[in-house]
Amino acid sequence: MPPFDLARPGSLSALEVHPCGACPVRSLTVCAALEEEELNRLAEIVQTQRVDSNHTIFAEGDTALNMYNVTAGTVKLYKLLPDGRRQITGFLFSGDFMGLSVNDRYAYSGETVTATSICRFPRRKMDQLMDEFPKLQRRLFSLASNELAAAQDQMLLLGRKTAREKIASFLLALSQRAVRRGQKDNPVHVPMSRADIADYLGLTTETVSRTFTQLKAAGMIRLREGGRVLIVDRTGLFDMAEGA
Amino acid sequence: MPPFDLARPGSLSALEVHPCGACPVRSLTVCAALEEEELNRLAEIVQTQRVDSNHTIFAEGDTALNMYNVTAGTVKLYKLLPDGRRQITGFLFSGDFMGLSVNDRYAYSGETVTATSICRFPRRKMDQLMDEFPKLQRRLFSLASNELAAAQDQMLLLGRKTAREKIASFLLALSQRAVRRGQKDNPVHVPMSRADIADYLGLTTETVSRTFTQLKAAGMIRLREGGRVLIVDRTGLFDMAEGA
DNA sequence: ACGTTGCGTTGATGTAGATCAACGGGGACG
DNA sequence: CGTCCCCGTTGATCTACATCAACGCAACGT
Repeated sequence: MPPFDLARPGSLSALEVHPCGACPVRSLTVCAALEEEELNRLAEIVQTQRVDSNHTIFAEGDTALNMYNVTAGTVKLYKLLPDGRRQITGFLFSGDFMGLSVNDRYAYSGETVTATSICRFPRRKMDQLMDEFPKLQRRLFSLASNELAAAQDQMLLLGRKTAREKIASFLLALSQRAVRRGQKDNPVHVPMSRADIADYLGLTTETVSRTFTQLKAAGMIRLREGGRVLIVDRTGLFDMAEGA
Repeated sequence: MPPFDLARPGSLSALEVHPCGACPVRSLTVCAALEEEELNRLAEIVQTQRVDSNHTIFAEGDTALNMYNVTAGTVKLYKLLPDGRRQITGFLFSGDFMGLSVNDRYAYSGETVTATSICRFPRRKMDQLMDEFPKLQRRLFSLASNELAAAQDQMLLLGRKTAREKIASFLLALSQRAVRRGQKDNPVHVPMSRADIADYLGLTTETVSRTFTQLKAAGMIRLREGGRVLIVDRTGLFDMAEGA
């Protein structure tokens, strides 16, 4: 996982002036529901970048200089223990926002899973804009509230669900998020590795693999090419996710 | 756990007009850093209540009519699975805020652990005040960001830490939060039951009990009367919490 | 004073998922 | 075109923690 480096040719395209008005994921993200003027001001401070897969965008403990918006691709956020144990706290897809911070430090690392496009907003300027445009601040507050709710769901999953319930919940959550992004929800696109799934669900790669095999054998899912999972029995999967 | 009921005599004192200016926990909470005028407007919409221990304040799925501020006592927030498995997502102490919601529903239940004093803010009026006073909204945003960071720490704990690491982390976190509230951090006040601790850490009561016994035997802590835990070897406990 | 109840602790046993190990296939690269 | 390496899968075994069970004690009501 080579570090993200602005100067590194090949890992990034040249910085571009981005036409936010034409942004295909605008309605999903922080830029939604902003007025003309606000959007223009945002566009002034944003820089868009392409990042190759498996590159670190920022690291836990770094000074939080930027906020980011994913416009294409998949990103993972994670925390590490000193001995290397890893907890992935979230996956981000196009439209998702990251980079909220406490006392100016990132609380987690961010790394690309696939090749990714991101919008980068300098934090200082975002803070200014938030003061100027309460609507923007409100939007960020709303996003943070949603993330908080998702985090609580994930705590329930990590603390109290079995491996099968975790995998079922995971697949359904991916599917539902695809819907919100206007993508097809079945088969589900699962771009991350078994190891990433394991570190997200508090399992090992072996258990993730075995559990997929079990669900397949039970006729609830089918594994397809290119990291796609066909959900055959959505109701059954849902009941399993809830432990019913 | 009898339901919280406004009409129920004995569980609540009469509603009072609260002098927010004299509030001892103001600096800790949402009311911090508000100007005279803002504080007065907040005081107009707030109602303070006392609630006995083990009473439900609001339930997961309820229409989120209020936001709350704990001014004394301890509250737990939790989510349930259909079969009764429970995950406590947080404990709240004096100064802590709760009641953020997504699409007007509480994402978790709130229940008192001890006798508690709370300030209740009608959500509709809070929304108005947030529009009127960006500083208030900023404060709530900041609180939500902090909660989010705490939630991510808790995910790491639930997904990747051992029972001993969980208990050690828990005790240290309680201790640090006591400091922030200006209370003594040693011995730590642990007002919640073994069952609550278990449901917070993703363990069982038996494992919590055994782990306390182990830490005691290792000379790292001592168990005192009245739910107090003396931290003998803070450094050792810290190393244990991080898995080092 | 005496049962009852709830909580914490401790012991014996069970098991879900971790760990250790091996293997097969696909993609990258010389 | 072979070699390497990474990833996913499957099998065998281990273990941390859950489960089942018993008991002591303090608080409470009668």
